[in-house]
Parts: sequence; C-alpha cells; structure tokens
Amino acid sequence: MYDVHMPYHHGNLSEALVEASFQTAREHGPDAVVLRAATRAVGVSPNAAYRHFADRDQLLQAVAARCLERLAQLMQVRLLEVPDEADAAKRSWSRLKAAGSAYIEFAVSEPGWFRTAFGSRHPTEPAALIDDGNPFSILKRLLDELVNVGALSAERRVDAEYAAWAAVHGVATLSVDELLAALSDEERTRVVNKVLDVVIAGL
Amino acid sequence: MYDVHMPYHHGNLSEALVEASFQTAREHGPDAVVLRAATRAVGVSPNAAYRHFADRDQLLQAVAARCLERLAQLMQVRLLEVPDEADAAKRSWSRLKAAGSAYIEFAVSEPGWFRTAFGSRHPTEPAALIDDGNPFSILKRLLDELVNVGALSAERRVDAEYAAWAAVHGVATLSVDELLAALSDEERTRVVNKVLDVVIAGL
DNA sequence: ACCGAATGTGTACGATGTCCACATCCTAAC
DNA sequence: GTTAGGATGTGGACATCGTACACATTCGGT
Repeated sequence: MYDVHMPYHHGNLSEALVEASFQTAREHGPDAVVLRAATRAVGVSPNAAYRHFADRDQLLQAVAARCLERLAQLMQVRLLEVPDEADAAKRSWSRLKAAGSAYIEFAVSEPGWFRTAFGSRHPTEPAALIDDGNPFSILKRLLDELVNVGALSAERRVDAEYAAWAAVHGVATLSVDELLAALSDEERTRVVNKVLDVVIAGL
Repeated sequence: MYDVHMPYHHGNLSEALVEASFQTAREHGPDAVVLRAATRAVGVSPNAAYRHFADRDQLLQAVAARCLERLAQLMQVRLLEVPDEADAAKRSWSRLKAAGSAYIEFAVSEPGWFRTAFGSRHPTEPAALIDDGNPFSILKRLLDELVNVGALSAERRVDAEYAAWAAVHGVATLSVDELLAALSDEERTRVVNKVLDVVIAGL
C-alpha cells in the first residue's frame, strides 16, 4: 500500500515542515504559509502536522523564530565587517550604524522573512526577544558598548535602545510595505542613511 | 418572496460594506475583515459585493483608505490643540512633536485601524499618500514650516520627512505588534517621548 | 514478544473567496 | 408610458483551508 522508500514515519517532520514553510515565507510572506501546502511539500497527510504544532499559528511562530535568527545572523556578520579604528568611540558608533544598516538590509533583501519575523500576529514570544542572540539584545549590547567607551552618557543611554530600534524598524517596515515604493534604489539608500544619521545625532 | 421593507437593491451597498468592514477592522484588525461576513452584516448575498469590489482586497483597500483618513484627522485635531507661543521656532517644533505624538496615539488607541491602514499587503495606493490630507503630507508641511521660521536649515530639511516618519512609524508599529508588550503604560509613554526627542534632536 | 506512546492516515465539516447563470430593478429613449 | 439595457442582487457550485475524530502504523522499553 505504501511506498517502501517512504516510511510511515517521516523521521523529522516538525523540522521539515518548518523548513518548507520557511522557504514559502521567504518568497511570499507569512500569509502564504499554508499548513496543508507544507504537509504536501513534505509528502505527508495534512493532519500529521498536528502531532507537532497545535495549529497553523504555532507553525508560523516556529518559522518566525527562524527568520529572527537569520536577521540576527546578518547583523553579526555585518558587525564583524566593521573595520578597526583607533578611536574607540568612533568605532562604536560605526558598529551601531552597521547593525542598524544590517537590520534594514535584511528587510529589503528578504522582505518575506522580515515580515514573517514581525508582521505575524502572534506577540513574537517575549522569550525570543530576551535571549542573547536576538536583534534587540545585540542593539542593547552596542549601546552599552558606547557607554563603556564614554561615547554616550548614562543619562542619554536610558531608553536609547527603543529610540534606535524604532527608527530602524520604521524604515525597514516602510520599505517592506512598499510605502517607499516611489523611491529609486539610490534614493532609498540615501533615505536609510539619513535615518541612521538622524538617530545617531539625536541619541 | 422578498420582504417589502427590504428592497432588492440596497441603495448604498458599497458604502455599507466598507462601513461594516471598517468596524470589524477596528476591533480585530485587517485579517478579520471577511467579505462574506460583511455582506451578511449588511443583509445581502455574498456575491453582491462583487458588483462594487473586484475582490476582497479592494474592499480592504477601501477600508484602509478610511483608516488613513482617521489617522490624518487625529493629527489635525492634535495640531490645533498646540498652544500658541511667542517663539515661532519653538512652536513649530511643538507642532511637529504633536503630530508625531498623534500618529502614535492613533496606533495605540486604534491598533486595528492602524494595522489596516498600513499592514495590509496592498501597496497602499501611492495616490493616498500624495494627496493633501494624508499623514505624510501633513508631516512634510510641518517640516517646511520649520524651514520657513528658520528653525531648520534647507540642508537638514532634505529627506527629513523620511527620518521623522520612520521613527514615529517605528514606535507605532512596535507598539501595535505588541513588541513593546513588556512595557507598562507609563514606560511606553516614556519611550515614545524618548523617540520623539531623539528625532527632534537629530533632525 | 508485547504494550503503550508517538506519529501518520482518512474522512468529514464548516468557512471562505470567487465563478457562472439567472433574476430584479432603474432609467433613459422612444 | 412602454420598453430595452445596464446596474445591481441572488443562488448554486467549486476548490481550498484549518481542524476535529477515529483509526492505523511504528517505535522503544520491559
């Protein structure tokens, strides 16, 4: 009855479903993630998914977590690329800017993933934003770094993470939602820089 | 066959459908806007909607336009509430801050509408952002005002609308998406002010 | 070897967006 | 005023989705 080469048990269904949905999300965003399609892609019956996820939303949440990881990864990579610099303060500012830049770069180059990471309605597990490897934590670390090298006063440090996050998340979101669609690539780059400069000047 | 009190022709279906969906969006966001439900609420067959909207997305777009209007209205109201002030520059900055504040106030107090106005996948008719009464135009006018009273140099004026919009839209989005859920109301207010201050300082 | 827990399958239901053919109403031209 | 044609609604149908329930298969520990 069943193909011998395709065992009754998949072996790693949960992972496979997330991975399949992850790819769908990449190309068409979170709304395109459809439970039945994922099971089809993996060659399993629709209900099999329910052994691993309570509902579609939990699947989507797993995918969102993966998207967030990717975002954090890109930020880390871009941070490592920041050239050395004698002036510690200057270097710290550069690092902050690089991180913000990476955040936006991710949104622009992987809009599907970006929208999945956030846009999803689930409150994005608070836990996901508390652990160390996530974008928000990275940002906080960079701001602390600025304080440590004396580039930012303790007073101005207060709530700075939210100000920086908001501005960067704002452009990212506007780009992804095509609200900046009227802009050419070059213009968009200019705008992104303006935003980063304004925030850095204002912090 | 049909109730005499309920004519075959509704009279203003298009408007009625938008209004019904508008209310749904207010309480449950754009994803909750369901074509069939709207026709049900209005007492008409599902297909009747297709005489007025090509598909569900067009209905949603009409609703989004209405949400955007509301946002602009609130901004205008808050602008009028800004007290007079001898110092023209100071007053202009206050007005800018009030507009930004209103934008965020709208997002926080009417998350369903806010998410509908933007979050929707449709590129939010470019036209909607060009006409005069929309949030983005209001922002640009306020920045021009700053230039006119000499509070902002022409050089710094360049792309300032995007920087300001991004920051404000960023907090609004983060709030609405409950990414700032960990914050108490008081903390959120503080954060909002920080964001506004940083942008204004940086512009 | 066996039994219970994991994991998948099949069938089914209600809901949704949308298509097609048909019904009803309104309005302007005769 | 009658009548034709466009505008507006209706009814029924279909594919697709998420998900519930009952049953089948397999795996791992005794």
